[in-house]
Amino acid sequence: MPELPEVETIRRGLNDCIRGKKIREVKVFCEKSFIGPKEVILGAKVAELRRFGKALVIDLDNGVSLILHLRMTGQLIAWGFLSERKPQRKKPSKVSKSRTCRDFETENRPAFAGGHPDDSFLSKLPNRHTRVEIDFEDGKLFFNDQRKFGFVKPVPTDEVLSDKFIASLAPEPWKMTGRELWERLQRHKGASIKAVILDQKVICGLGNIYADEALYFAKIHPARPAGTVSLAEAETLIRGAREVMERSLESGGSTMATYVKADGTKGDYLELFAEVFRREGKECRRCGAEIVKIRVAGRGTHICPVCQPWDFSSEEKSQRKEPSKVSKSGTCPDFETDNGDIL
DNA sequence: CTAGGATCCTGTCAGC
DNA sequence: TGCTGACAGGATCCTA
Repeated sequence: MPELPEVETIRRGLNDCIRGKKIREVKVFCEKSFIGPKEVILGAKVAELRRFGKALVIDLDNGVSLILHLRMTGQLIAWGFLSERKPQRKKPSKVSKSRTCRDFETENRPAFAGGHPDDSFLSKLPNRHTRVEIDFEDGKLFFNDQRKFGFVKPVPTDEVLSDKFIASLAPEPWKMTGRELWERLQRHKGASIKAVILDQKVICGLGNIYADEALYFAKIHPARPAGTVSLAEAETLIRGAREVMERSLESGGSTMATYVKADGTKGDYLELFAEVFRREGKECRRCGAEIVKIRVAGRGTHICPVCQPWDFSSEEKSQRKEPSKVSKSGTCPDFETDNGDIL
């Protein structure tokens, strides 16, 4: 779930908590989740936080970096950090020994939770999904991951760019023109457009949510062979990808702030921007037709069947079978990502 | 080379 | 209530 906007939100949020902080202890609860020796990060301070697509990189001041990937169910929760900027208003409550992210927030100590939204944002930690805990001088960082697909991996900082995954990433939508995307699509003419834009080596940053949203924006049926997408459609698709991700970024992606509403009730960050994702059975906000869920590229896929007709102009069409139903901006924010992409 | 499916792992939910 | 199978927002590996 954590896609590019979520990881970028996490990068910014963690920056306020752990930058400049010294690592005291590392607890690995699941061997699979921490790839490499944990000793190499002990005593080091956090120098910089970078993001490459959906991967987060924490650079330390001892020549080591942590490459982090949240995959499907990863989350990062930081709390307990003392801030130089904002002095504490209240004294920490000493009643409960293990406190939650919210407790720290109300004490005005920087706390941050982002990634797969679930009740870990509100619960005591470590919990049964905590895979790695990094203790700093004055706070803790928890890496939670229900399905254990994500990982934390220490590597020499000068080898980050040559890491197999990071080196293979295509440019992000802000760095790619519609024509460039269209040219890349030609190398995967036969595959469904959705499968192709999910491929991080073709375009970087889109996951299942934003792929559906961007295709809806561009009014392209996700199962259409990539080779049938016109240059004009590819240009709209790129614009759509930028817009849906920027909109999510503005709302903070899947963070505690979007999961927990002001009144303390739980929310769903998708409702802040999703037009089709998990809206099956509901009305299309453009035309009023019913959003349906289908299966494309082995993934649950949401479309408006009227806005995104299967009917497209191509001779290849006849060779393809329409997939069956499963069930019923452009303006650039003023910041730069670490690989030089202007968002 | 491409395209599609299985796979890693755990939890939840629908259906019986 | 308990069981079973399908599915979940990612990416890689294997096969044809």
